[in-house]
Amino acid sequence: MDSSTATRSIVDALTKAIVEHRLHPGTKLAEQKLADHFGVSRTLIRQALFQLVQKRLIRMEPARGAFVATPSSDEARQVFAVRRMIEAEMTRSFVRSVTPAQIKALKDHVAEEKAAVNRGDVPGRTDLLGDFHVRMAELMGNQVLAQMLNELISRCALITLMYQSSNAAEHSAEEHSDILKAIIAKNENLAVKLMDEHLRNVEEGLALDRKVPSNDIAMALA
Amino acid sequence: MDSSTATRSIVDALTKAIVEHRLHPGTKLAEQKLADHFGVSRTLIRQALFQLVQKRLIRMEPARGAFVATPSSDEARQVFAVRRMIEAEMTRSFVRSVTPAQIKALKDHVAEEKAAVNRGDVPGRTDLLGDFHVRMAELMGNQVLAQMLNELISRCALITLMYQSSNAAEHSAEEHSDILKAIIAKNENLAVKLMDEHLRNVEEGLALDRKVPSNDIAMALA
DNA sequence: TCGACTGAAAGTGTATACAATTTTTACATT
DNA sequence: AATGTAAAAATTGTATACACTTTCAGTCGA
Repeated sequence: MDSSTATRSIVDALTKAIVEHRLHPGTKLAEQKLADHFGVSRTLIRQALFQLVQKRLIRMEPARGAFVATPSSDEARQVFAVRRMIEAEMTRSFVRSVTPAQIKALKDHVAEEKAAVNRGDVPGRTDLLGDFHVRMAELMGNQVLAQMLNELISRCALITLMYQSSNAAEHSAEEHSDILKAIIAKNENLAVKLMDEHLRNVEEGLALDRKVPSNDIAMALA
Repeated sequence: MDSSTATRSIVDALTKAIVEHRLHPGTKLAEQKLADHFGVSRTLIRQALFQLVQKRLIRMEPARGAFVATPSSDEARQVFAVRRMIEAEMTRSFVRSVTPAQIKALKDHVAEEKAAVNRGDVPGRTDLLGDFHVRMAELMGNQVLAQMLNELISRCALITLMYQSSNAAEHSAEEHSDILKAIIAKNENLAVKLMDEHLRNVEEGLALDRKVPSNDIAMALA
């Protein structure tokens, strides 16, 4: 059977479970249990786990097993700092070469976001809010950028779960809308500024100083 | 034995071999041969290969095995576009909070680069030239950024091997020196501009339009 | 009652076995 | 000589086996 496909689908399923908060930070991922669940041998599970380590979604401790990652507040700040660097310049570049078709695609996306917000679809909303940023990268035709952003945003999903305080994400759809307006107006500096502020707002909505309320005792005491 | 350590050292060794051009794009990486070479079973080799796929340094074809990656010119352009986005803003951020100790560290690094250039140490030079960028990220204390840049620069090593035409990398040490001067002068905009131009120069030193001279026939005809 | 020890159970780390696929080799046909 | 074909060899994909480590339960002794 296909080399990547089997392992890949396990990676995808676990990634989805972690990003969608069905697996919480610190949760032990026992290999045999996963193997039983997916109906494969530990070999494939192990290959998948190693890939998730590289995506920073889990950590593996020698002879102790795999655990859903518990990003530190330092790491969280660094991830957001990188996102600001990348996305500010991405926005600038986007405005410079934006086409009507791209604008339409983003408009549609923002409309979907608002629909999800209005119907109170929290998981759908979270997913769409992250996708807005990836979509921009994809629309620029830069797969490398899109892939990289996607990875960073996956990590943000974990970070959000660990440190969310006020639900500041409520305003995100609105902020996306504002960014889009600036893009349509081809107001490069405003769009960049709004994107930067948007990411700062998301970060500030987190309680990165607070001690984490974790179900992982080892980490809580570390 | 440690979970990651065995596999990790294989990943590192293979990464080094690819980045240092001892393994050329398109080269087949037969699992048993690697296993024999490293004195381990195919299990560990396989785990390592899957990680290298994620780092985009190799590709795996179903039932056909692993090959050193042969990045397309499109991918090359995308990698450089991302590097410009990240590193421009990194430079800006760096200038804003730079300390004397950081300046000294970069000065030392540039001195090493020049020494390598003068003594005609091509592999050492290549390594140091890439490290300059990673070092900046590390000096900022942002491990996430450093890790990401390191990955991008590894990919650039492959790209360089495939598409190098004029050896424009000759000027890189000089350009690093100029960037550093702007940083020391706390001339934020100049430093950012020089970094952007530096990356454009490196990219323009490549023949991204030229057909690739590959030993991988399948790819040459694709 | 508490803590330290001990052995069993569970879990990880690596190697090996085996089925399935691809590649190579040898040979027949034109 | 070139092309097509079939058997053999090599290689990949997955499962299983087994050694070693950690975890946990129960027991003993203070």
